Amino acid sequence: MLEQRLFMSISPSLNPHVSVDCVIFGFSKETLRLLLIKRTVPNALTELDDSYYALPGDLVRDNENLDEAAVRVLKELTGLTGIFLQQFQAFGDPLRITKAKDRAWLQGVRQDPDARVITVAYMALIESSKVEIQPGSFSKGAVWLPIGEIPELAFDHNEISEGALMALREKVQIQPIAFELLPDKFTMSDLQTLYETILQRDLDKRNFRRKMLNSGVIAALPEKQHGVSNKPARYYVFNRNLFENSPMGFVNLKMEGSLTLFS
Amino acid sequence: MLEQRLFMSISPSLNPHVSVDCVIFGFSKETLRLLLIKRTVPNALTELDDSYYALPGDLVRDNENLDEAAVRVLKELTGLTGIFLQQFQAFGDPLRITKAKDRAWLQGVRQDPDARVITVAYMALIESSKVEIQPGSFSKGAVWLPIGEIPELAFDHNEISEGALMALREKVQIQPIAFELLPDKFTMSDLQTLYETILQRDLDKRNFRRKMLNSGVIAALPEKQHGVSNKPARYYVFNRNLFENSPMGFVNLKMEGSLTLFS
DNA sequence: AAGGCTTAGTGTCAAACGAACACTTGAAAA
DNA sequence: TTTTCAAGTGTTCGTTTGACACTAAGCCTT
Repeated sequence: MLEQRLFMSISPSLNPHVSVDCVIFGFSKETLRLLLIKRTVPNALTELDDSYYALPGDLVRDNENLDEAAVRVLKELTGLTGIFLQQFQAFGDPLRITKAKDRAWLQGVRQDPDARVITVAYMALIESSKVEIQPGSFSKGAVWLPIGEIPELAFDHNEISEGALMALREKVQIQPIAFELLPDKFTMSDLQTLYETILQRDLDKRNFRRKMLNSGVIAALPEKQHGVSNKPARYYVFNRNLFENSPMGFVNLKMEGSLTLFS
Repeated sequence: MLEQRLFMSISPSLNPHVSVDCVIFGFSKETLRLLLIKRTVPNALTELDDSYYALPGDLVRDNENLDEAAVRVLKELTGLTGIFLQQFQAFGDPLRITKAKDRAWLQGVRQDPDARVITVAYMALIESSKVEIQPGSFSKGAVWLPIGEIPELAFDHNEISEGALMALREKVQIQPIAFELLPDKFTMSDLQTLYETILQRDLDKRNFRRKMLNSGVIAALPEKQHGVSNKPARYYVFNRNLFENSPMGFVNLKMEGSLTLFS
């Protein structure tokens, strides 16, 4: 009963059974990266602290919907709002909490460490240079890790990250969202490298340029690179309004070798 | 405290905060239909009972994951297993419960009628003639309603149904799943009518046949229709194993006028 | 039995798209 | 001035798409 009251008074607005987790993608140094947070938990054996990584996430509050919870998590961590954020899957295996580390962490943080939590996973795309990690409970250590070098994460966060990456690979071929990962102006090569990184295959330069330009999703700027030791590349911008205000669809940007079953 | 114990003893295995709802599509008489269940609640004013429709769904139990919960709901209602069922979105608006009818119904059914429930929505595709509504709490009245004639449903079920329909329209163009709605053998016209119904646009007969046959997703049977008052149509079957065992992708079934941005 | 009715089934052509492919250009550095 | 490096540019060929109209097969009607 005491616990009950304590819980009520401390966090009257938390739904202890539903959380959101954000898989935050960034792109820098020609690599796709995930923004992960570091958790530190006491290790019963060694007396030292263990640390490991997890997706940023939080319980959903009673006065917010799922999207709002995800926006909040993202803002608390990165300080950013108005960025690309999309729900992609709910995860709810009853056996999510099996690792000792996870249990140790929950013990320190949750009222009911054994409660089963369903999590709704979101995918975020951000220009990583814009991120300034906010001070706060999240950010004891937030790092960008290349997707090829993700260690074992908390809970089922590896599975969630994998799912997000697959979802990203699919979406990037259907909607012009890759731009969210680049700075406002970028060169054609930047864009191609990004696509190649996400899709994990090489694309033909000439075909890629043609397709991008014909599609109308990008516009050329008069400006070019300066101070590079080779032919300076032209800058382009993403034609944002074209897509935000339309039911999408007057473009056709199939990538080489891609596979449309129907459509 | 008594309530707490009561709850524990009655339904120790229910997670009172997470449910699954199934949007079950069927296809008959050239119409896409949803399988909905009827709920009856007392009306405080009229002393008569009100009835209204809802998506079949249930709270998730502690010993099952989300998929299992959806499978269970489907089986309890239709008696069917092994059918196409796919999670498509989680819904979690805190204001889901606003209608008086919804509150009246919850009062009769839930321990904590005011609890906020997040629901994970699934889309099911079934051959509606296979369904035999199972007797049980669900099935006081289960009906197939044409998607064009869906009345106001419980909670946010209209929104969920809309979302499912949109998801279906997209998926049907990318994966060969429409077959799940047809009997094992079907004519080319059956298939085309199904696609036209789902996509809500006319397709060219010759182009449609060509595409389907070239794609390899269907195989012709030697058999033809009997007893029809016009030229009898050939029967086809869906080439199921081809897709269940492959990472999909050696087919190309773009529909006329369809819009691939990338890919 | 003949003709009518209804749906199944078939082929071609032009335009758009996809994939493969190699050399020239512009700037800085040596 | 030459070298180095990435940017930028067209063409060709095969495949796919989309538009389009008539014949075939079976039942029904008269």
